Amino acid sequence: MRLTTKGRYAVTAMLDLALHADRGPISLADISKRQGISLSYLEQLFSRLRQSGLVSSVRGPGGGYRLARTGDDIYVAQIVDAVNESVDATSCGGNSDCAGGEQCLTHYLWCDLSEQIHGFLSGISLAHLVARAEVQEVARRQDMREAAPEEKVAVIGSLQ
Amino acid sequence: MRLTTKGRYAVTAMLDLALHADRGPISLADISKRQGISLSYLEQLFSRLRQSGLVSSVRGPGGGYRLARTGDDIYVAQIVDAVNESVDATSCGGNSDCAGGEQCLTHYLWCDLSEQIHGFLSGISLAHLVARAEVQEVARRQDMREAAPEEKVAVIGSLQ
DNA sequence: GAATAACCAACTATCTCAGTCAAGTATATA
DNA sequence: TATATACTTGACTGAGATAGTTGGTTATTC
Repeated sequence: MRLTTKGRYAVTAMLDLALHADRGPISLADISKRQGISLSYLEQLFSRLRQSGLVSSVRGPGGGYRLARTGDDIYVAQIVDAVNESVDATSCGGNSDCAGGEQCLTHYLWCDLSEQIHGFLSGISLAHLVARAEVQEVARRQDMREAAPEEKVAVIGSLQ
Repeated sequence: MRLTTKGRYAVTAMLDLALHADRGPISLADISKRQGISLSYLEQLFSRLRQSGLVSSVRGPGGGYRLARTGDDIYVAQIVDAVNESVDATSCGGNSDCAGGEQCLTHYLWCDLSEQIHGFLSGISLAHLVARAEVQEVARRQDMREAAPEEKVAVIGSLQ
């Protein structure tokens, strides 16, 4: 089972897209600035997200990425699946050949857990996240900081 | 969040202990043979399991490890916690300083997920696993294979 | 005192993540 | 058409963790 910064970054970036959907295509440079994720790393992630049909791209000046579907039709599990290989908790990938061609003792336990996690993440759409008050709060703060570059410097300075 | 072979090995080994609790202390060499886990690696894992008070050890010939409590008082979550640092899915460890001193957009999502996983694994005890028909089936096969034909008589004799 | 098995501490090999760098290619606008 | 913008691709790197190895030392039993 794999659930690391990679999947977190992907979900965060997708949520950023959903929050700014009304602005037209969003460049990765914008997301990079707002969310503090390396631009080149975002490029790698979005390559996979595009291959999975979760986003579509617009090239040229003013271009960027947008969600391929509406936010209520994109689920967190799909995003994590797109950048990681899977959210499978078993070592055998469900093939039951964990221990020398046979099932290991705890095979069914990890199968159940995988189902549990996948079920949870499959029930949460981007629209759900966008609707959450805490998310809107954080997003407002980020947009604020983006709009006023001088204040951003001041904020960073005050953190040190 | 971290859930890898390390945690799987630990749970498998603990379940092996629970299954053979009636034989007295179980040596790591036995577990290594039955479950196909490196002996030296098991030593590392059991060092942590012992520090966490999940198992007790008996040194010398005929020695080994046994569960420190009964199987219905040891939960999978405790085992995973003992060998990994945590089953926390957030990057900040709940400190809300994920994105430059502030909460990242998806902070609450990962908090919820952590709670979900921990809740699931906290509800499953070793006794639950031992009771499962599939587990007993696999365990029976492993015990059969463990004893070479000549040794089977001795094993059966030692059980009486 | 020999055999057994827990305990301990380095050490290594491999893998993945996270990020960088340096090329490209496509396209809208001037 | 020229050019700036922005996406695309692939190779590369460092850090850190996993998984496993080696070589011991203690403690206990026969």
